[in-house]
Amino acid sequence: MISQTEIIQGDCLDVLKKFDSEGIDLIMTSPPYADRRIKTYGGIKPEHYIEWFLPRSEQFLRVLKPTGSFVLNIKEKAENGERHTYVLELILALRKQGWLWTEEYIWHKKNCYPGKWPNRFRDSWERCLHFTKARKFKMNQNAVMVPMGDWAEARLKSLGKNDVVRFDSQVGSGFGKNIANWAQRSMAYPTNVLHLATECGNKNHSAAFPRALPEWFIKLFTDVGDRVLDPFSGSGTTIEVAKELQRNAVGIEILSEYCEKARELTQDKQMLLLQTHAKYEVSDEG
Amino acid sequence: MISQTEIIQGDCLDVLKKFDSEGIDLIMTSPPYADRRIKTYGGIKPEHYIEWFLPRSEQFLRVLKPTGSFVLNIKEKAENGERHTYVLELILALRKQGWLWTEEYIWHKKNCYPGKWPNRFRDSWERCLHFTKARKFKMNQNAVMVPMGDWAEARLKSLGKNDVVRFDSQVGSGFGKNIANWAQRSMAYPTNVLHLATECGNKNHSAAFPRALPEWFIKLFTDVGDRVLDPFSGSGTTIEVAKELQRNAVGIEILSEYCEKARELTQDKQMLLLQTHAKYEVSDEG
DNA sequence: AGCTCTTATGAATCATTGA
DNA sequence: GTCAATGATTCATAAGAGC
Repeated sequence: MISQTEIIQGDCLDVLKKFDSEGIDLIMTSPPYADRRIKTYGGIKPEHYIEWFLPRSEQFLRVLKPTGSFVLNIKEKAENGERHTYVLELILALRKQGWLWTEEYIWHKKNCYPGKWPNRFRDSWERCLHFTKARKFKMNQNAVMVPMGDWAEARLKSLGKNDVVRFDSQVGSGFGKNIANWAQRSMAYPTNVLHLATECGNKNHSAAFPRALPEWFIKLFTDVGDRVLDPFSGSGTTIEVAKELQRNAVGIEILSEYCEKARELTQDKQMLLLQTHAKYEVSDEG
Repeated sequence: MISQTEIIQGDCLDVLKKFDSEGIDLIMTSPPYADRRIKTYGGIKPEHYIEWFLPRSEQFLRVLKPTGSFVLNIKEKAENGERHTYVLELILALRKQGWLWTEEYIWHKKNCYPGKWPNRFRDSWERCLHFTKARKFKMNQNAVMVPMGDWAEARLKSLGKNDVVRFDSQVGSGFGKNIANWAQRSMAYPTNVLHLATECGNKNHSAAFPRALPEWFIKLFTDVGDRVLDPFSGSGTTIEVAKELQRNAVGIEILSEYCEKARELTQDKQMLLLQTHAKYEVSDEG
């Protein structure tokens, strides 16, 4: 099966109006933060953030399946010695709009931005807010199980590199046959805190978040063949990852140069998938 | 110097009214409800939480020094598949009351409560909300520095040209650095995420939070001899730690049996302090 | 291939200066 | 006064070069 990938240029507010209702399984996005990325996105003022966001989230609500999830990666900035409250207010506003605020995951950025100030330390976490339409929704907890304890890590070392690669950076929906036996038993469910480093060494396309972040939520909240939407797709990390995981994916991005980048990325991915298809077929995928 | 410790039985709303204004350097507390101590205050319903809290925080605001800090350890419960919003609303209400919401620290509980649910993973983090009265306040950042990562050792042996000065021409961000400043430094400032395990092996009294949590904030926001208040002191962990750190401490607790426990704890600590007094005098306290 | 060492850089924040 | 631009400060990570 080959999944479909599409990058659409435009404001998601307009683009989504043409979408059918209830066709998306997961909306995973990192919207422009207030007053951040001013050069590229013009910088939405904190005091106007909610009124800017709500019409868009109204469309999200419409296009999402009843069993779907909406994951919002966001963090309020500090200014003049205080944290802004617009993210808190956004959560309250989204609930009024009809969303359920199901959970707040924490992304702990292991390599956070440096700096020193008299009144605060470096900010090393961001919110991943989980909203749903219903109390029952799709959640594949087994897909994101993690190895327990250090001994699992030690065991991995003694195995061949190919096994480790297929182990898929500790979050496997399919691991190599020979390690599957012990791995199953030594896996535990994760918590609501994710420890990931940002990818900063990538010259071609620096993503706002590491690939592991969308990967985790895509595996958790969708199946192969499901439909993923990123309404602020930027350089297309989420879409790229979704494609790799054989989900159908739609990215919407207002800036045409980002659209181009994203299209290149997912194009490469398509070819890569075709090339490695044989490998996927023989391996023992769950 | 011997620090003063006091445990007062009563509702902090009443007790604090007899306190002088602006005499406290740090209010550090984990209030009921966050703590599952619902019954102690007659079971505060989420929808009444803020109206219950605000008169008390009004007293906190009054008794706190202008340079002081108020650290609130709290986490909203999940109920009926959703996270409650009363903590978010409390933050907004406290700002209206005159507090500055300076920062939100995350306490990552390394060994969190076990369990499995269909719609969420184990909750392994709590908020430590930092409020102040003014933009400038007391913060002893050096008191909580942590060892640097391994990379530092190798790095500092030989400073590359680009380590000494990073020119603006290389990056558009206007972000320069001077690693030469770090020479002979092995410690780094922490971030706003605290990794602490809960203490579970305590037979006498199970503490709501690990001693390391109040310890960190007490060191960070007070000096030796300063005055610490815990208006919901429970079994007295914060007060006990404050005493060990030679801060003056006042705990207020509504339940007399908890008061007894707390008094025993701090009594022990007092005797221990007297015994080790000689040691403290010669040691080099910052 | 497997080390060590080098280097770039990231959704940052506050103080200061200039308009 | 208020607001915008500039300067100063900081550390963990991964890619790449060298051995």
